[in-house]
Amino acid sequence: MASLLAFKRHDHRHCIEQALQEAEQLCARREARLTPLRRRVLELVWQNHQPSGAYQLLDQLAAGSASRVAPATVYRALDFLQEQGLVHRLASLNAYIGCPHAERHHRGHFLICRHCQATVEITSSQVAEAIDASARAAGFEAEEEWVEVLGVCAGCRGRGQ
Amino acid sequence: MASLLAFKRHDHRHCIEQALQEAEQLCARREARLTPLRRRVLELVWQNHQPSGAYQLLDQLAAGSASRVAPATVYRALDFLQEQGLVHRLASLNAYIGCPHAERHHRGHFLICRHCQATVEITSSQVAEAIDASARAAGFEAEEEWVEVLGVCAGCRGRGQ
DNA sequence: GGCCGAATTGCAATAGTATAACATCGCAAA
DNA sequence: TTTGCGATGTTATACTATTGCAATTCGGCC
Repeated sequence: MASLLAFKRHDHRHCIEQALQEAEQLCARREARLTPLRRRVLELVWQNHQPSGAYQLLDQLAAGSASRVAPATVYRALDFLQEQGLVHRLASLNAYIGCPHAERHHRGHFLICRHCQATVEITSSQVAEAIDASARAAGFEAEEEWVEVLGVCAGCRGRGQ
Repeated sequence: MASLLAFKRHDHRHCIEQALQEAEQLCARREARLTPLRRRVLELVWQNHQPSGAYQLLDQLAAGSASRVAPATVYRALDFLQEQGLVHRLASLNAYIGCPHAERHHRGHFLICRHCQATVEITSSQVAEAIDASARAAGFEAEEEWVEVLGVCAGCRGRGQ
């Protein structure tokens, strides 16, 4: 499972590069405008596999340039990125993380390590189907869903965490 | 499924009464103190099957008595109720809802209607198992999980929503 | 009953997260 | 050039939650 990279040592430059490249292609295809600001926010979100808070991104943006940016600016960029499926919001953490498969819109399911905060997005059809089945049984029409699992990743457990 | 009551017409007084009664028994067994304030907050949470925000509860508390209560007071009461499993927090809404089966600690999975806001807690072993299986496959040790599904309930769909 | 320690609540301040409303800028089509 | 529109700047504010310390209440114990 390539998506478990986040829990392992790896060359992260490759992750960033690939994410940005895919984002550009995807936005080009959709005629959506990946402006410098939005691109920069996406890059910051991808700086690692830990979810980033909006104000954390804000500080990092400010650190990079002379002029301070307002919260609304970052939130708007995040809104855009979420609409394009390039970023997911983790409700349990009030934080944002890059999506490794933005090309098709989908529901995000996450494993979040409470030690290293590394977060991976899982795509389990079983989870999705089990949820759909439960919803259907209740006569409920599911539209969006959040699945966030907090625990300890293999790496941290190995280190006795 | 009795738990789907929230999506149907029903005598809600019974829900409240039962929830409070169970809470008292459960706290008595555990020697946990269900103080008047905590009991009142629980009652407010159970006023309907819609999740309540902390500040909404705060206003309602204030409306009931002469003196205004501070946010921390409500949050502490909610913390206690969550520890006892009597209330769940819905991360996607920043809101709180009464738990209909507090006796055993468990992970909450929710269906939230985006029209009437009615929310039911589902207990699907399939969902839980699918999530556990995904986590195990990733070498991940799951501890807590949030599953929140936003959609339209049968009642609202029937009404053409 | 009176005292003690712990749990609970009161109270004030502040941190953290997110949005609203309106002005301005820059690009591209008419 | 003008106009329209999307993006960004700017300011203010709303909403959610926590911290720290003082005052009070509770329950157990002498």
